[in-house]
Amino acid sequence: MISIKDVAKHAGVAISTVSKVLNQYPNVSDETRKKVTMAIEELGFVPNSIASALSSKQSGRIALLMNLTTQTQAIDEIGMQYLHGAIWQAEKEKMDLITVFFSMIKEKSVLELKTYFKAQNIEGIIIYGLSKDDFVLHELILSKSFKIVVIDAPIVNSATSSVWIDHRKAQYDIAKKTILENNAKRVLYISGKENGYVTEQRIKGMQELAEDLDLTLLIRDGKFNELEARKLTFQYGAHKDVIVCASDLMAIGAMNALMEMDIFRPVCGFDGITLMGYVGKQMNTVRQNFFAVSASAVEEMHHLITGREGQEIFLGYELVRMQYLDIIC
Amino acid sequence: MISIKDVAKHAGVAISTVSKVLNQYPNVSDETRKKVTMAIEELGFVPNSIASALSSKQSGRIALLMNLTTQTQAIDEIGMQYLHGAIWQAEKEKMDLITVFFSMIKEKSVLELKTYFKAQNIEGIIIYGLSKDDFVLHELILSKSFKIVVIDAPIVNSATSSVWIDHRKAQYDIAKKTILENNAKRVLYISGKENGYVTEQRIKGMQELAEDLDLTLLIRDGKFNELEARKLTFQYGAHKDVIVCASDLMAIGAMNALMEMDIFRPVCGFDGITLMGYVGKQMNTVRQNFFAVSASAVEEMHHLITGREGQEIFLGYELVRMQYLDIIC
DNA sequence: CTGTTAGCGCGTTCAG
DNA sequence: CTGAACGCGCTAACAG
Repeated sequence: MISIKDVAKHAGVAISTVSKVLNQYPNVSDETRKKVTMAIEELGFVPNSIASALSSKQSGRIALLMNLTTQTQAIDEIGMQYLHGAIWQAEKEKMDLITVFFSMIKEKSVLELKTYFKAQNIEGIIIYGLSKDDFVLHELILSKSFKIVVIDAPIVNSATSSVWIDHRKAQYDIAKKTILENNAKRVLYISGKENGYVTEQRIKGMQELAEDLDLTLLIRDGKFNELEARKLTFQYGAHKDVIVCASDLMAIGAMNALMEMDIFRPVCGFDGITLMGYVGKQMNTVRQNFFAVSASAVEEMHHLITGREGQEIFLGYELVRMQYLDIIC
Repeated sequence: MISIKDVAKHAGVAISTVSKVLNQYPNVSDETRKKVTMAIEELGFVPNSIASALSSKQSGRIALLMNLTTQTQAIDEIGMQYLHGAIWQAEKEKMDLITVFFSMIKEKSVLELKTYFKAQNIEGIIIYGLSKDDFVLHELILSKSFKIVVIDAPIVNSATSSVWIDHRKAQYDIAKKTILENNAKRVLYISGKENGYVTEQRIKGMQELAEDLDLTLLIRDGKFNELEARKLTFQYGAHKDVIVCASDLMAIGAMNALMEMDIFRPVCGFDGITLMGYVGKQMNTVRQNFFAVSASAVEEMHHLITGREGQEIFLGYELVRMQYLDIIC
């Protein structure tokens, strides 16, 4: 292996000088800089990130902590989108990203968790899929032992930022669109899990809308579960004009129930997963840009690590209508 | 930060002794081992993996290189399954796993690739989704600069292992099952991309079957593309008794085409993705255990790194019939 | 069985 | 602007 020492020798300068051009220090003459750059080229030198990390005490390593057990888990593209966006941005920021699943840390105490991350020299953690009853994680966040960016949860402190879309408004918008298109009055809202942060925001959006449009609103907990939504639809669907669901997967469950009941009711979802296009003839939904969300999270993490205070960040979304042929073509 | 030195002092032994108990060396007395363990507990010492890596020259870092642009890409759970299995096994083997997408290295030359991985102290690479025309990657494999495990491609050398299921036999089995169930004779086989390693294996399986059962076999390249399969079905479907597809997604494309043509033909797929259950009433397919495949790949990587020669590993599969309610319940 | 010592490759003072 | 020297936390011979 060829090291910084070899480069120094080859260029006829000191080791520290090479280190300086490597780390873009200002006080190096153009001439020496050029010499060093040449030597690096010629020798095909690649800086050893491990040595660098040890010496500088900065690993540049962050973890993407994903909860895929709840919600739609593995049958949609959401997780991959998050992952892709995070990796992409991490490479841009020259950070190292490792992926961790909730299932791997489920049984751990706060102390064990800290040890787990410390042992891996993790500086920051991005959390996706946090729910209110993940007590250990909440403790971890409050301890400020790591820089943390939470996706879809409103937690902010000096070491913690939050990244999400405005779920209240998004739910309001997509429901309003669907309701107005169908001239509906009696609404069944199948909500997400009650311990989820997004759930309460979305419910607020629905309540606001009900007031604004003078609707009859029935709210039932679908637990982000397709089967549950199916059952609720069998139970209440016939006496409602429209069914608004807090996730695409629940919308699919509702729609299949309606088909089996052989009645038509407009349904709308939330997320914009591809699966939606396969089962519905047409369905309104909110398309979130998951890639962009996690990319923003990584970017924010970078700021956190380099000293900025935590903050809340809102991103945009789109209202779309999904259908089969649009997807595969 | 508390280091090995502090532990040594606290336990009243030398630094190297601590290192020895940390790394499970045999020649340490039970008594000193106990003392050291106690000190570690009391101080809450966590070994610094970076320093360890620097000193031992073993990073224990491997990369999972995923190609999701071809095939079903982001709309199924395959990628997540692979990832999950790999992470799970990597943790077990105490290795560090980072995820890399093809899109991030697409434009790179072999030299740049080596630099890219070297700079990250990667010791081994697991490649998923390799096709025959990824020349740069093939060169990388042949160079033996890294330990490599290839999933679904038959490449083996002293630094390279291969992990896959027997695609020839699997294709044979699932097609045979479907054909016998429906008493079919004229078969349309919609194959995968011609430059894919699995494609030729599966085609072999079909040809063998055609001979064994005395079938009329028409093979057309569906490129693992849903739309393409749809087109081919419109073109040939009416004059065939059964349509065998090299992927679930193509099977879905075929099935939707049949529905639009308003004719019925049995269709079978390959992969066992959940989506399959949403669109078909019932469909035969081969369910691979992607989690197990990538876990095996990581395990094999561990062997490779610790000195074993490359080898070929075959895993099992299942023939299943998928349908909607089975999935959501 | 235990302790001493010399690096691993790099970042960072601090003289010059 | 440059270079010598020290240290990051740990591993691995080598003595004792």
